[in-house]
Amino acid sequence: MTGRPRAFDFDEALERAMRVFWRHGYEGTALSDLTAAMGVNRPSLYAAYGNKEALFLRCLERYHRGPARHAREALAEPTARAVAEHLLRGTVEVVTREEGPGCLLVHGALATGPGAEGVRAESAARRAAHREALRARFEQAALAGEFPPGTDPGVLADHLAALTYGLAVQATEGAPPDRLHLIAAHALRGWPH
Amino acid sequence: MTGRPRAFDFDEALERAMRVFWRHGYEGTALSDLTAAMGVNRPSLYAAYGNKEALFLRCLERYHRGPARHAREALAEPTARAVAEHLLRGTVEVVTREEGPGCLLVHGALATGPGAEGVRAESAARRAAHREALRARFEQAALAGEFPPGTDPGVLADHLAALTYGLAVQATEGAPPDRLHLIAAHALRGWPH
DNA sequence: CGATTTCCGTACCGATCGATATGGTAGCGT
DNA sequence: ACGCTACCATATCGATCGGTACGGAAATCG
Repeated sequence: MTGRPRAFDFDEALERAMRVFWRHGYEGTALSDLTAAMGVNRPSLYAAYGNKEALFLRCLERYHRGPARHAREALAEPTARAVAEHLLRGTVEVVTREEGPGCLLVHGALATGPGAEGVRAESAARRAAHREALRARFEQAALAGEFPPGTDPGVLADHLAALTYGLAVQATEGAPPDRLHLIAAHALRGWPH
Repeated sequence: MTGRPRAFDFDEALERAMRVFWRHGYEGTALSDLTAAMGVNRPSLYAAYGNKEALFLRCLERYHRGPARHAREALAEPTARAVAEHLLRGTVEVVTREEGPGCLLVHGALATGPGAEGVRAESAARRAAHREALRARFEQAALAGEFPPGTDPGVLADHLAALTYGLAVQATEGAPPDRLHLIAAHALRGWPH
């Protein structure tokens, strides 16, 4: 029943796997890269996490609750403008980390071959889910009268999300945080009021 | 000296290769996918284009002069505002094509494994070069007094570029053109004046 | 027509891909 | 101390990766 316990830390190994995917994307990461970074042998990896795809999906979930936490927390800000500020500022912080520039949700599996349709679709679905949450939050703000008449909360959410994706793309090229912060600040200057 | 001529059209085969890369990215595309789509045998492909990496770089060049032509042409517009309009409108058109949603320059090689560093770097360099051209154009517009004082043309260019990248990302998820056009229109509403 | 040059098609190369079979053993419960 | 269980390590699986060697055929030249 209760045999030998595993010799590695499940969560810590998952964290390391996430960083490898974060750097090189799903298809750019080989299993040997993962085992080397995680300090886990191949059969142990399969026993603990399933397979490469399942491991990536677990990493997405971990990313969601870890580095991308700001995206959820931003929704709790009192005003739509504060939501946008929080989201943009947090995004810049995350995508310019030295360990892995960019956003796992954006470039982890943006365009893939036929063998990675699943992870691509799941990544896209998570991005869409966040945009939807953002839209709902702005819908609420619209009811509270925070926007001038004629403002579409859905468009606002899509626009803001597009901006965060663009920040992530530029971060992968090594754009420094202050430059991305300037973009974010400039975008906020055009916020509806 | 002059032997048997090749049995396929060089440019047309290149066009087809570009579309495959466009859909699946560099690492998501196998050589067998390319030969199948191009109607060219493997040795002929190597004889004509070099190798996979060289073929991709040729596709980038073709993309630059074909589908992404609007990005250059936009710079010729008389005002900065018209440049932005042209660029955004053209971007939406290109990234929502049915044959291959998204932008080859963005998701062709955004995050890669160690075997694709070259194509990743070249893609990033091309994006950066376009941003630089955009910055220079806005610099010129600033001298012409098109912006209110305190406006940084470089930030403006980065902001606009980030938006186009974000449009490309959302397009890969199947966002319809009209939705992206709404984002673009909304962004233009915040243009400095 | 013959000679030469280049291309096409098959078949194959070593390397690496993701995923496993197998045996030895460390650890827990009794 | 013993037996059972589950983990670790090596070695390997078939498939596919990008890239080529080689022989036969097609087209242009003299």
